[in-house]
Amino acid sequence: MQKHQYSSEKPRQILLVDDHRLLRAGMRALLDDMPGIAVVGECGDGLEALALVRRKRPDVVLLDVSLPGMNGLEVAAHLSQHHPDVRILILSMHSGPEYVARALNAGAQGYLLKDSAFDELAEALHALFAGRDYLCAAIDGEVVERFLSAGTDSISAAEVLTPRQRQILQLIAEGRGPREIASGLNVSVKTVEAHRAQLMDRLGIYNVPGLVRFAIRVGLVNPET
Amino acid sequence: MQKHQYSSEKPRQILLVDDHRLLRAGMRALLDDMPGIAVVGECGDGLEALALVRRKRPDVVLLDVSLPGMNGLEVAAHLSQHHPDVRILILSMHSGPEYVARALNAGAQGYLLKDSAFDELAEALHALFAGRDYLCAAIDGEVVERFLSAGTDSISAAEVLTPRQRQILQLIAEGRGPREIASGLNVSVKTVEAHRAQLMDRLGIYNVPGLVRFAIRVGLVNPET
DNA sequence: AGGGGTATAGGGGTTTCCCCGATATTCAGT
DNA sequence: ACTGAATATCGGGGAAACCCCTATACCCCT
Repeated sequence: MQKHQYSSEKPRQILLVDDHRLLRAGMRALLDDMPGIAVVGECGDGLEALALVRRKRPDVVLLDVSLPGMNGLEVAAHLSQHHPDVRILILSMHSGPEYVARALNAGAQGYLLKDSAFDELAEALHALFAGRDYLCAAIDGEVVERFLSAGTDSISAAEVLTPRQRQILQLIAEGRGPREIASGLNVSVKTVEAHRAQLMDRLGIYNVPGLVRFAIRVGLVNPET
Repeated sequence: MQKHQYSSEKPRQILLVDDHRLLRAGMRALLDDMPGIAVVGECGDGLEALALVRRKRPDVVLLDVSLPGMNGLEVAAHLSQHHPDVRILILSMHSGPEYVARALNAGAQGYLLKDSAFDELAEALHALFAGRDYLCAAIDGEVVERFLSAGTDSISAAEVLTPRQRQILQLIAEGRGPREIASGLNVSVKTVEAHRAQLMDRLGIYNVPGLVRFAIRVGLVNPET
């Protein structure tokens, strides 16, 4: 079944992170057909992604941007800080330079559009394996450079919140209850409540529906889900 | 390479429509591994999809909702009018009943979430081949029914709710607590809670943040307030 | 060394959530 | 006119969430 003609090197390990199972299945099918590559895990949310990276130590994480719980950019930031050896290939629908700049700023080494051709996926992966960076061909690197040098990473209005607070806010707005959030983050319910209270103070919003509306305004969550 | 053990019947023809090349490539890889199925074409926009249907006469069109130019629902409506023999399987990220109802109303025979398991894809396709309809398991058919039987073509759904329920929903989404709502309407807190529970059943949404997101989707409240 | 910001957590009282059942009204169908 | 479904109104009760307080540990910064 497997081609794998020149099997001397051990396969590169890939972790697949995307919140759509069917898309993961599709990507997995594609990657399984590429020699020298092994998908060592997959998951659909950011927290699990971090746990899987710790366990599996993949060479490359193929990371979607929009994820429940903890978005892809936050995952990237965390990984690039705590697992600098793991290389990150962002998979996104957005070609806007501000998105790309934010991803690179968060520590990604590659940026690929979901509308990319299949060959670009292979190209991107091999670039990352070889230690090079990769930008999707459809993206203008110079424009991105300007965004990066302009220190434009602060696009979101939710910058007033700490990463933890933003994460809690996102989970609340997604409809997760304190119990679920606490167990997902391995902290006590009380801690979750404390974070909620603190971010409420930050925002001056003192009810849950208001938090949800705010999260939608700043793009932390998407009402269409 | 191909399995295709019992090759008596000619393979079912599938047309793939999605605006993301990589996703198409992935789906193609998945479908190519299923016996008795042949992908006879793919494209990334609605107009080309119509042209391809005319040329290839597929059995089933696997149709993403968000497409450039002409969205998936418009494509579905056109196909079901001009090519009623071609069956339509919608592939969507949205699980909200109002989305499902709109898709079915546009003439789709199947509705699948991008977060569905791989097995559901096979199940859905075979259902359509056999002339049956298919709804993703994660979707509550009864709730969708209510949306369908209500004046469905009116985009601003929420018509499924009684005026009272709509009023309560709006107040909740504005951040008013049950007590405030009750006193404002001169009813007991228990009544307000009952209304909330009833409208939750209607919508198939069982948490407050989800209600808020729904209210925003249908324009009942405005996130910018 | 101290101070501010952050993340963690418990105590305890209030409120909401969400299950159960109950009653009255209205409106449609036979 | 009667039946039945849908709607609107309430209550009990327990689990959960909310929201006030305090408290620790850590890190960064001056």
